[in-house]
Amino acid sequence: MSFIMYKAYLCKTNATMISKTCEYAIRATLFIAQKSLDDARTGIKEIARNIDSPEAFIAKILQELGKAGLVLSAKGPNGGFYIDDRGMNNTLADIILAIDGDKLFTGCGLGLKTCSDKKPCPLHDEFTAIRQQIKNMMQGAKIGDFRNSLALGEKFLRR
Amino acid sequence: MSFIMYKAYLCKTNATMISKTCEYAIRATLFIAQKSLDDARTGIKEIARNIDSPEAFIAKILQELGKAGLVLSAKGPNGGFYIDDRGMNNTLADIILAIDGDKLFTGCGLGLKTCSDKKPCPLHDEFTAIRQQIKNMMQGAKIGDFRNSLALGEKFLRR
DNA sequence: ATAATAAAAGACATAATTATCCTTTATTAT
DNA sequence: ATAATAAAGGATAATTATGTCTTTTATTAT
Ligand code: SF4
Ligand code: SF4
Repeated sequence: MSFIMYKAYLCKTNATMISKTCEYAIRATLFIAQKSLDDARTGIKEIARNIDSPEAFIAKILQELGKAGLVLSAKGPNGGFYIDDRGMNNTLADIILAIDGDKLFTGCGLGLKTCSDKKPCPLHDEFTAIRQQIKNMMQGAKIGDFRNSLALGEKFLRR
Repeated sequence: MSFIMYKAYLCKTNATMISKTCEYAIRATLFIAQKSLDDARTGIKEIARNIDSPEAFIAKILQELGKAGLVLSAKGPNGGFYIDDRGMNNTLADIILAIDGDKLFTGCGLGLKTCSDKKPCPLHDEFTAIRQQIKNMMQGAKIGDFRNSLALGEKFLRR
């Protein structure tokens, strides 16, 4: 027997690769990028509405993305968030690093001892390869690459 | 610029693929498997000591693993946890499913809309492939496969 | 039968993540 | 200059995950 569908008892968590905060960050960044196509700025209210996130929470996250230089912002009337050409070259890896840190790229998924070439577990090589793939994928995914795809589908960024 | 090492502001979490609870579950299961080689049973104290986990917490987790049928247990003197031949064929995927549910295998890592063949994001195919690899890896990793490797390295299961 | 052992069970406590609110600062238009 | 706008910042609240404690139940040895 293998892979039978047990009920998940203890942990009701997301347990996915990135935190919820980081998911919001990615969705928000992609939305801002989309809006920035024609130099338009977008505000917290509009962002929150379009990516299905709590308004105050995404505001907080955007502060951090701003500090990390991943989004630009302007205060006052006609202000809002935007991304310039330089920012379009940032990648999903940059966002993930800024919000979640580097655990996804460097940590051991099983939580055993730190990766060791001397005493690897049976999964070590496979795991290392997968981590590298994830890293490559995220590093290769530029914000700008998403603009066109996103423009196609309405509400794409909503849950 | 890409993949510069920003400070992680918001999220200090593990942000790895599986929850800490699930990590403990895996480590405990592998330890029990190791001990079960010669029909020996092992108790909560011994397990906790060897996998570097809180005693009461791993006790709780082992209850769940027991309910899921992934470990066997016996009360009273000479009691403890053990895994029989049938259990040795269980996989890491089984443990992950029992503790974390199926999010790792089925959920979208980016938290955008549910995977759709009509409106996929630029990462969709790559992501799908990686998820499948992770699933295959975990489904292929039988508990029994770890026994020998573990027997080699002392304290392998400790952090 | 009784005492000792060890897991099962359930209630409880702490820490981390996620989410909200309110005040301040900067910018723009009038 | 003033009012309006919108992000920045800081404090706080709610929720979830992680961790602890105490009692109960089952088993074994005496
Ligand atoms: S040897 Fe296995 S468990 Fe240890 S760090 Fe590498 S992949 Fe993780
Ligand atoms: S299309 Fe992209 S974002 Fe949407 S579910 Fe698939 S991988 Fe995730």
